[in-house]
Amino acid sequence: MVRRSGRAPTLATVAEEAGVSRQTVSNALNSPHLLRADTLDRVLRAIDVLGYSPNRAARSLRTRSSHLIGLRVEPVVDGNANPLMDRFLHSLVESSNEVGYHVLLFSADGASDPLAGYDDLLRSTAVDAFVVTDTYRGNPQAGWLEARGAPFVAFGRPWDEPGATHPWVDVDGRAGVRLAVEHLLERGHERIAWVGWQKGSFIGEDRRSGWHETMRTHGLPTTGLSARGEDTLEFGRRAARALLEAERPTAVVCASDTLAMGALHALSESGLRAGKDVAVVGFDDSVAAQVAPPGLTSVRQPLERVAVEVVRLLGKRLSHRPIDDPACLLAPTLTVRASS
Amino acid sequence: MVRRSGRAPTLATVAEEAGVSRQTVSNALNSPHLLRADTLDRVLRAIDVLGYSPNRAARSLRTRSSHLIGLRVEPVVDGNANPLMDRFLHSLVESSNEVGYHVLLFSADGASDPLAGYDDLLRSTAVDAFVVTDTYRGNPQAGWLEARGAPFVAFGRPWDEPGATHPWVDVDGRAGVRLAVEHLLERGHERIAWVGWQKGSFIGEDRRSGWHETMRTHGLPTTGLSARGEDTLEFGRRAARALLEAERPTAVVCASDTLAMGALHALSESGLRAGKDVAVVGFDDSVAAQVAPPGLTSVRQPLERVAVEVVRLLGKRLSHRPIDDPACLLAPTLTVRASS
DNA sequence: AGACTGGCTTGGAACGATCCACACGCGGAC
DNA sequence: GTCCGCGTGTGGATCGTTCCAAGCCAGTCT
Repeated sequence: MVRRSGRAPTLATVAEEAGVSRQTVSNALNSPHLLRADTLDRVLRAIDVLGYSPNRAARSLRTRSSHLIGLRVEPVVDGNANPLMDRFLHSLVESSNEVGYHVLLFSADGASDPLAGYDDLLRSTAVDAFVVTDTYRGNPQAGWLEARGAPFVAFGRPWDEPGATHPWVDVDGRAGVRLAVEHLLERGHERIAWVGWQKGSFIGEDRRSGWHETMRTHGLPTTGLSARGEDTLEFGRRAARALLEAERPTAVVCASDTLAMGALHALSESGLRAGKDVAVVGFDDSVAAQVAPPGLTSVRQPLERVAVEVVRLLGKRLSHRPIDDPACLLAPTLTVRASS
Repeated sequence: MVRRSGRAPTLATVAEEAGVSRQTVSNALNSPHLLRADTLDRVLRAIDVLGYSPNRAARSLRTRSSHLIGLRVEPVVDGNANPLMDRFLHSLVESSNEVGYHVLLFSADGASDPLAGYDDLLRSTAVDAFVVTDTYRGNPQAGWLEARGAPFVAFGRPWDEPGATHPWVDVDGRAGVRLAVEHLLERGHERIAWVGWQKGSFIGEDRRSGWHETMRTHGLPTTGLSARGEDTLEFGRRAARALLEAERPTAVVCASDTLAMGALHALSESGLRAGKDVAVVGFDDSVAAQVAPPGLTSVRQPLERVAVEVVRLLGKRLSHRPIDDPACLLAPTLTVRASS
């Protein structure tokens, strides 16, 4: 691989080097089966000698496709990273690279407008498709993109729009909590409490239903054993303490690791040992769950698989292949640690 | 803003709508000062009416610049996210969007080759510049890119190549630890131990020197008070326990939050209360530091500012403006919590 | 032998923007 | 009245790729 002149080699350079026409070189790259073996070989060698790579802008311009997938990163909330999104993003980048796509990140610069960025990238044909990640808070992205005919796949169910027909991938939170509750049942727990989020959060209600249903299926009580509030350490602590004093549960299942960490605080304040006196299970398998003493059992979302499925659906959508089942619900797993 | 036909409007469409030539429209966008006020106004109105955005591929092709910044995401280690990188990435996306750039992510698909991806994106003129984030492990990216004349800015010092002249931004780990130690000194601690990484890690030695220097400056002992090992919870726990038994330090400063969490484990196993009996300080201000009981004091890297500086340097580099000082070392802050 | 087929290759046009050189109109100076 | 200069606006060429229609050649069938 050697560079000749100051300027990067083009199709024409390669064609000259190989003694063929430009189109032949193009075919060697895009439809190699059209070439005779020896010609193909000669062209590939020339490509290698010159160190040629097709110019993406030119290709984009002609084919009207950038091989770029747009993903909007949401504003950081109070200085904290979103480790979930990070795991997802990594896997998304890898999966899409494998099929020849790259991920383009953009931000909601304009602040107020929830469509900020999408429109511009779409009109300037900068990306071929989007991955939409925040479908739950009543965001109009999905509907807007769909109306506009823009290809996209959502990570997250269209909770408030049951009529939506776009492809999506999501994690079955209910199944995850069921897993957690069944794990506790196996360990002999019967008084299992729930600490979750306020009503109105679709995801929160979904997770809670996993607890509620499983308890009822096993004929166990739920009344008085449920607390709801905001997703903070402090609420988790207060809720867990109140539950412990009033209802004496032997286990607490939480809608998030944050709440679960709060519950751990509450336990240690009451002189109770997590995992020995009272079991605690969280949700998301965050780093905190791994390193906080004594180690928090937690529901782990299969974000790597989510990304793979997202890319699979995107591929189908972009190649206009039929999408057999646009909905894909993945089951989480349970990572058991000392807290249960 | 209305769309007319099935196809997206082009410069020519806008020109026709406004009754001017294509170049005039182009000037309206790129050099508005060349137009008479009324003409400019007419063109802008036509742009708005048609909902026109310049085609990025065409612009890219002509100007030989994509307005894209490449960033390679490193493989995920044992299923964990890298929250630091996530914070940095968010801020990088925002900062670069503000100056009209987008971030393109790619992965090291080929695995072994440390230059995988860089070369391809560069040759295909897919990105204008790179942000390199892993300069410490003796990675050849920086040198290779520099030799190749490719614009890039590094997040991280060229530790092992003092002769490097490329622009970089980094966080002053030593100053961060100094901050931590001085904070402990103020609280009256004198026997302050260090739990860090093995020799050979530049970053590790840098952070450690912050402890060592500050202790010596204040005439305090360091012998026997330093432990080194791998960056795991378990090592942190073992090291802290050994130190506590042998040397009775009243405070422990750690090279990472992971180690610090291990130290917290060790304390609770020995029946000691973090922050009351023994103070613990971590590094990185991870989510774990915030939520783990009782709350871990930690050194916080100013990743948001790092990103801003990276973009600033990139901007200079790409506009061929002189870079007055290619090196930028930022000071961390200390987030104080109950563990100290 | 001539027509026809199929595999491979060819030059020209197109994608949509920017760069370049020139044309135009207008006012002021000689 | 002519010429120049300045501020604006114009058509044509260009970036590097892919699409298109047609060309070429060898081999086969009639």
